[in-house]
Amino acid sequence: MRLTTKRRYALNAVLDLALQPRGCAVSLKEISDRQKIPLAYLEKLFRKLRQSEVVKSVRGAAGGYLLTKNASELTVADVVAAVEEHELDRNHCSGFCNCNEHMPCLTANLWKELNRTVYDFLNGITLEELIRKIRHEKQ
Amino acid sequence: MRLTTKRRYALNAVLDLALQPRGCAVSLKEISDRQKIPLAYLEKLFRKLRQSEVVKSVRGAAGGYLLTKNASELTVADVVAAVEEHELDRNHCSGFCNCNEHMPCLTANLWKELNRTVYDFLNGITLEELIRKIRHEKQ
DNA sequence: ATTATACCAGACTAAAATAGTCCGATATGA
DNA sequence: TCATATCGGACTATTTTAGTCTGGTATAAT
Ligand code: SF4
Ligand code: SF4
Repeated sequence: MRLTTKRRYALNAVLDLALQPRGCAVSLKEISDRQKIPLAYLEKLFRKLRQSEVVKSVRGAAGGYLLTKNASELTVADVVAAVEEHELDRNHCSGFCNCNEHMPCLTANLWKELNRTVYDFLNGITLEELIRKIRHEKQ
Repeated sequence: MRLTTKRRYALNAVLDLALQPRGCAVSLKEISDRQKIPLAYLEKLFRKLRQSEVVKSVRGAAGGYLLTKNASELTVADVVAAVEEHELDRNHCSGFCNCNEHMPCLTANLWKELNRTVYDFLNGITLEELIRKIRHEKQ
């Protein structure tokens, strides 16, 4: 799980959304401006975020996006997994890869554990916690 | 830090080397056969491993590679970092990237912490520990 | 109604990273 | 002197990432 701009964009954008007052939809144009993310790319990312039910949309003029759940019920892992093209753990041992003669390689368990470690980290942080930290830093 | 075949090859190869009886050099041909890794690619990887002083070489016929240190003094992070083209953490917040107006992005600290988590994991496991686990599994 | 705004969908392209190959050297034990 | 092995680097191919482009649809405001 390396930090790609896609993942950073996704989390920064959703966090920007979560930081706005609830109730009114936030347009991608706003987020694009504040977070310096190309609008067209943001649209592509939010399509996936909506499909994964991280956000919901309001169409038409004055439209935009809203979080589907409370910030305390969404984790970093939810957001990152949503924009993923394949599954988040597809690089990790699943019994295939270059396994010869159906035998796992020497380090199979290590990669499984690393995968679990990263997932636990990302899943252990809610958007609410991130917001709290960000607000705290600004003072 | 995603699991690439380069990293997996590197660790499997070094582990294969560490599993052989100490004292005599192990040729890449052997490792290539046992671990099903293309020989030419293995040569490229071991060049880096040598430069990083993870292994040392014996040239000529009956030559090969040896670990520079005891397996208890080498960690997974040492091996993975050795084959890296750039630094291991170059994807993580270093104050640049798409930082606008010299301000870190909203999630800078999160990525720093993730980076630290992964590094601690990789650095906390020695080759000796891996070998012990592998031997244990086989029974 | 018309228009401006914004979401929606997917095909397309460009750039970067990854995964290798190829060629020709050099060292050394048999 | 020959077979085996490390060395060095340039080269290519493939895959992934990072975006763009085009055209459509929904809806609030004028
Ligand atoms: S056993 Fe090794 S080679 Fe096979 S999927 Fe797991 S990590 Fe990859
Ligand atoms: S502050 Fe954000 S954008 Fe800048 S280097 Fe760190 S993670 Fe990347």
